[in-house]
This record gives sequence, C-alpha cells and structure tokens, in this order.
Amino acid sequence: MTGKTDTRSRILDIAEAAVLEKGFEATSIEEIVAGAEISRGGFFYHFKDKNALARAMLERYIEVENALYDDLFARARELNDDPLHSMLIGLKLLAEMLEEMPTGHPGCVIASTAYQDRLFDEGVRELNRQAILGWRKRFRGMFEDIADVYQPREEVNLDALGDMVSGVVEGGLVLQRALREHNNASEQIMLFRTYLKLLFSPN
Amino acid sequence: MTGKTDTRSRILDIAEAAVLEKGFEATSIEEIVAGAEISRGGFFYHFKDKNALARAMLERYIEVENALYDDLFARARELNDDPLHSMLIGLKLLAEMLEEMPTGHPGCVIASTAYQDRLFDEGVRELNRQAILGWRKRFRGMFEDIADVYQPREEVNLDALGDMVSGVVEGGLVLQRALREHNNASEQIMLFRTYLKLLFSPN
DNA sequence: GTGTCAACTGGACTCACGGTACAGTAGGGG
DNA sequence: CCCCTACTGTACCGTGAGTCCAGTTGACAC
Repeated sequence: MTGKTDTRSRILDIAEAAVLEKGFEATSIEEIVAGAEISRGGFFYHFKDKNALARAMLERYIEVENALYDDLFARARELNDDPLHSMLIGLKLLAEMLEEMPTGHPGCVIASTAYQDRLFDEGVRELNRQAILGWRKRFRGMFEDIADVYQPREEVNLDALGDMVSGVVEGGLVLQRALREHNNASEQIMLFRTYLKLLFSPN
Repeated sequence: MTGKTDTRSRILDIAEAAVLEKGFEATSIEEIVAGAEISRGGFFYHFKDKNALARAMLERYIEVENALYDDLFARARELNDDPLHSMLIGLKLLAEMLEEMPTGHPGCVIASTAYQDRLFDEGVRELNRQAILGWRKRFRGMFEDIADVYQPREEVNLDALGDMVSGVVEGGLVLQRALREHNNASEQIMLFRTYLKLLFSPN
C-alpha cells in the first residue's frame, strides 16, 4: 500500500507519541490500533503483548539516545579539544537541547519504566539497566580523560559521577513533570556543569 | 488502640507497603482488602476510589517525610552551629539513612506519581507539586543561610540548588531501582555534598 | 494457474480489575 | 428504643489485555 513505512514501525511511532504524552499504562492498545489504522489482530501479529511493545520502544529509544549523545559530545569535542572544556560544552548543548523540547525529553521513558517495573518482564528491566550502565561507562570514560589532565580537588568515585549525569537528567525530568515547569532539567544540568567546573578547574 | 478509625490507617499501611514494593498501578484493591482483612465494600466506604487512596497516601507520606527532614537537619544543627557544616552533616545523615533502608526510600512515591500522572486527578498532582515546592523552600532557606556566611565560588540560582536536593534524591532512587543496586541514592547525595563543599568552602 | 507464505482482518471469547449500587447488620451511644 | 457508624456481601457493569481462530489479500515462486 503506502510502502514508505512498514506497519510495525508505524505502530511504534504512534505508541511512542502516546506514551511520551501520557505514560505507558494510560495508553491502550485500542488507541494505538486506531491511530495506526490496523486491527487488534494486526497489533498482536507484530507484538505478542504490551511487554513486547515496551521492549521494542525501549530498544529504539536507547539507540536514538545513544546516537544523540555520540553526536552531541563529538561536536563538543570539535569545538574544544580539551576534555574538560569539551565536556562543559557538551553539557551546555544538552541543556539547550532539553530546553528546546516542547513536551520534555523522552528520557522519562527510563524513569517511567523503572517506576512501573512490575508491569514489565525481565527483558524490559534488563534493557533499562543496560542503558544506564552504558551511560555510566560513557561518562566515566570522559571523566577519566578529564582526570588525566586535571587533578580533582576532591576525591570522587568516577562511576558515581557518571551515574550523576543520568541521575541529574532523570531527576530533573521528574521535577519538571511534577512541577509543570519547563526548564528544571536543563537548569539541573547547568548546575551539574558548575559542579564539574569546581571539581576539575585548577584554582 | 488509639486513632480515629483503625481500619482506614490499616488500609493505608498495607497499601503503602504494597505500592512501595511494586508500584501503585500494580497494586490491586483486591490485594489490599485481602491484606487488611476487610471486604471490598469496606474499602470503598473509606476511599471513594483509588485516587482518594493515592491522595491519602501522599498526604501521609509528605507529612512523614517533612517531619523526617525537620528532625534530621535539627539534629545536624545541634551537632554544628555553622550553616554549611550542619548542612553537610545533615546530608551525610540522610545518605546513611537511605543506605539503611532495605527496600529503598519511599521518596519514589513522588517520582512514581509524577510518571503515572494521567492515572491521577488534579488533587494528587497538586499535592505532589506542593511537596516539591516545599522542599525547594526548605533547602533554599538553608542555602541562603550558608551564602550569608560563605561567598559561593560560582554564582548559582538557590532555588535550582534547592531543587537539586530533591532531584538528586529522586534521580538516585530511579537509578537504584533500574540498576537493582543498593547505594546509588546515598552515593549521589554524597556527591552532591561534595558539590556544596566545593561551592561554599573558602579556599 | 496453482500454491505458498506473510501480513494482515474481524469477531467471539475469557479474565482481571476498577467501580457502582444497595440491602443488610453488629455494636456502641443517646 | 432508635440511630448512626462502620462495615459485610452480593450482584452487576465497563474497560482493556490477551487468546483463538477462520478467513482474506497480494506478492513471488514454480
């Protein structure tokens, strides 16, 4: 028929939009099939249950997120070769990006699934876990590069510091969602940026 | 013994335990009434629907949480009269407390409701919002006291810094839940503590 | 042109859960 | 004695997930 998008990814698109707007639980299969203009049978042909949908969404989301981080910090590195300064630039770019997102960042998908984890199976939980561990590794690596050049003023665990990036983003998104404000996440990232400056900048 | 209605608070106890363990959505009314040894009718006598239960739980939780913060930072102030040092002590006490909690801190209740907010009515969302604004005010006040004595090395928005306490706790709890590790939240608080030390300590 | 297969449609059904309605009742005041 | 609070118990409804399955459609294969 249309040919340009196959049904499976059309389902994922519709589902993702709905889930980001109102949460996984509040998004019914009925609604997804209506949006994708398919039958209920068609949905279950592609996804054995809602869990399989969640997994596919998470997989796709994590890929996009990682590509985004790759791109963002690569650009930051182009702008300044120093590991500390490129990190600071990257965080600023990230904060700006979050501010420009109208409905908020999809990062909430991670926190969202974390808090509804009993609704999901082990596969989904494990995906979630691996995503966060991946970010830990990514940022830890960057902090190691910084620490090779700049002696930190206080001793910190670099794994925990890597987690702090994820935590600050996730926490900021929680605040943003609960407060119905708009820039909490980017504000929190900028505060974290100041932390790094204080921690690594030579006096 | 005492208490206006024994049954009502027994429902809340059972519900809270279940919700903390597996989330609000995954906790059925059936299960609550079984645990509290009452009939379904009895449940709906006390709570008109699940929303009313959520609201009552949140109200109670926020009260307990605030009392806990009051107590914790009052003790910290007793141990050291300096605003910065008492804050640092308070955060250490908080981190220790979080570590000692086996199932994790109930703070997740806030994040949890934030991410499932379409399941709840405006009353619940507003309660959530007010709780976070309350913490902002609390911590902002403490940071103002610190800033009166110690000139911060970098200019920061004290409201945002106040939010960062909530954000770091919430974010840490998200990590902890997703990673199935145990000390992420307390670790994140300790990292935040280091931040404050760097920000306010005279060189 | 016949056969096969993937990608569906559509309908009937089960089950769990939230929620409604309401009649009845045990027990403690006034 | 009645009345009120705090329930019990049952019957019933709607919604949404998930199952089963029989049938259709179009592409490509031989």
